[in-house]
Amino acid sequence: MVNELCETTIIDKKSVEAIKKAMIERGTADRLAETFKALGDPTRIKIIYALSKKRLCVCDLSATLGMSQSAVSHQLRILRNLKLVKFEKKGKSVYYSLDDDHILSMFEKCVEHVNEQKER
Amino acid sequence: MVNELCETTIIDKKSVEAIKKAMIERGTADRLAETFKALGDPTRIKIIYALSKKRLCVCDLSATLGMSQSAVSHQLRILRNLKLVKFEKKGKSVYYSLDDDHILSMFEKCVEHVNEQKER
DNA sequence: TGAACATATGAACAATTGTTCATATGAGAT
DNA sequence: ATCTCATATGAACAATTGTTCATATGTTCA
Repeated sequence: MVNELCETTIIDKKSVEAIKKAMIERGTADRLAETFKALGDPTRIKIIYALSKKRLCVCDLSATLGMSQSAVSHQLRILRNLKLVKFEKKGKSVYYSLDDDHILSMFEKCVEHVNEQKER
Repeated sequence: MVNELCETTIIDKKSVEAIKKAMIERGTADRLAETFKALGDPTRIKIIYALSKKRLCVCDLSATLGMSQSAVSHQLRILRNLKLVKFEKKGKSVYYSLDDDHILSMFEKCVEHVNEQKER
């Protein structure tokens, strides 16, 4: 075994073993982390918010956020790669929208959490 | 006005203006992003997952994840700062648990999203 | 009081990130 | 074809990140 750490004491060995056994796999953890990370930037949060209101092309999204087309396009790629947004080509334009309902749910849960923190 | 970008064409001016007006504030976007970012790391994902199973002290969490106490403690601070986890001192130990139900909801929605992507 | 233990934290480092600038691609219009 | 427009992408850079190592804090027990 490689992962044996002798460093720390274990207080509740039973629980540790049980949770260790049930632990999510490396790949799953990575994928979840990547997905959250993709939402972990103010620019991309604004993009998600804007797209939750309406399907938008890149140039209108740039105008909405007051950011360069390049910056927005780079960020869209990240969201695209993690399937957080989907897109449709229409002539010269490319229209983006949220990929599925989970995205908006996560967004809303996060808003609730943040608002609840404020109230305390 | 400072934020005038002349660079891009606007296709749907009405929508752009409407969404611009309804856009979330800078502070809110930052806070949301920070919260998502805090979840955007495999180590912290595993911590959240472990704590969703059971309240755990730092040393048991270290053992569960097979990581150093220091590394876990640093990550816990990030989760603590964003109120994603709460803690309780008990003798020499400090027990951590998820702060509220939104955290687990977000986690679960993300799992659903990731699983749905796999199926496609 | 002092020793042992659980946790937190500061400094340091490589690795990753978000933006800008310049340029490429690819579609529609002339 | 050529020109223009909408979008994508590569390179470069400062800024931020996660871990390790060393050390500090604070609690319990003798």
